[in-house]
Amino acid sequence: MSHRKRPKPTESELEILQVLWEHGPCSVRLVNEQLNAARDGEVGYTTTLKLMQIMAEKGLVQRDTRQRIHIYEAAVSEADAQQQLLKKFVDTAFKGSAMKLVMQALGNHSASTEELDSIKALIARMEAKNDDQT
Amino acid sequence: MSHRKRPKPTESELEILQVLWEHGPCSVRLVNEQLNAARDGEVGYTTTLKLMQIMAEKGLVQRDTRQRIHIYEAAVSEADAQQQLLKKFVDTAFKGSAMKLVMQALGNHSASTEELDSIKALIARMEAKNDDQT
DNA sequence: TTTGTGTTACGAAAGAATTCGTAAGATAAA
DNA sequence: TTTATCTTACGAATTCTTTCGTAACACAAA
Repeated sequence: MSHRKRPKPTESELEILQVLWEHGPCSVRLVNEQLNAARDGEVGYTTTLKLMQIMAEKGLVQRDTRQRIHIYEAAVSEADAQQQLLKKFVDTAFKGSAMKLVMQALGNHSASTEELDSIKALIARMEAKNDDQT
Repeated sequence: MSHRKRPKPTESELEILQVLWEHGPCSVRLVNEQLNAARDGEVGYTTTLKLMQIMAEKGLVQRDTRQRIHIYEAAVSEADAQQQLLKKFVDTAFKGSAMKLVMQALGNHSASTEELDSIKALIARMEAKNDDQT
C-alpha cells in the first residue's frame, strides 16, 4: 500500500488538479489561465498561486523550484484521487452502497452504445470472477 | 419541476438527514443520540440542535413546533438528495462523465450476482431505448 | 544603472461550516 | 411554591476554505 496520509483535496484544489492531470506539469500562470478559461468569474493569479502553495504543503502536488518559474505537477494520479473521493462519497451520500450509486448514475444519464458495451464487458468479467470462487 | 431552490446539504447536515430518512420524524435528542451512536467522537446536543435549526431555515427539514419538543422531518427525499449530490459529484470529480464514475464504482467494489443482474437489466432497458431512436 | 514586468512569499481579510456556552422558558418533582 | 431537569434560542468562538493586497526578488530592456 503506497498510501501516504494525503488529505482529500477541496473543491478548488480539485479544479487545479484537473488542469495538472490534463496538461501535465505547469507553471502557476498556465494553471490560472486554464481555470479562468473554463469559468464564469475570474480568479486572481495570486489566489491560484496560494492554493497551489498550500497543495504543495499538503503533498497533493510536487514542485520544481530550480528555475525562477516553479513548475507544479500532480502528486496523485487522477484515478487514485477519484477512487478516494468516490469511496468517501459512497459512504456519506449512499451509506456505503456502491451499487445503489451505480444504478442511480446509470439511470439518470444517457449512455452511448459503446459505453454500455464496455460496462457489459466489465460485468461479464465480474461474473466470471464470481463463478470462479464457487 | 417541483424544485425549490434548496441549498445542497453540507456533510454534517447530510448525516442528520440520513438519521431522519431512516427513522422518520425525530426529536433533536433522538437525532443526536443516533449520531453519537455511529461515530468516534461525541457531538454536543446543542451542536446538533443548531444544525437542525439552520437546516429548517434552509428548508432541508420541516418541524412541528406545536409541542414543547419540536419534531423534525426531512423535507427532501433520500433519492432526490442523492441525485442532486451525485450530479454535482460527477461534475466536480469526474468532469461530468457519469460513465467513468460507473466504471470506477463497479470496478472497485465487489457485487453479488443479484446486483449484477439488476444492472444488466437496466442496461438492457437502456439499449432498447437507444435502438428505438435509431 | 534605472525602470518595468513577472514571479514567489507572506499575511490577513472574508466566507462557510462546525462547535458549544449560556440564557430563558416549560415541565415535572419535591 | 421551590427546585431540578429538559428544551429551545441566541450568539459567539473556532476551524477550514477561498480570496487577494502588498512586499520582495529576479530578470530584461532602456
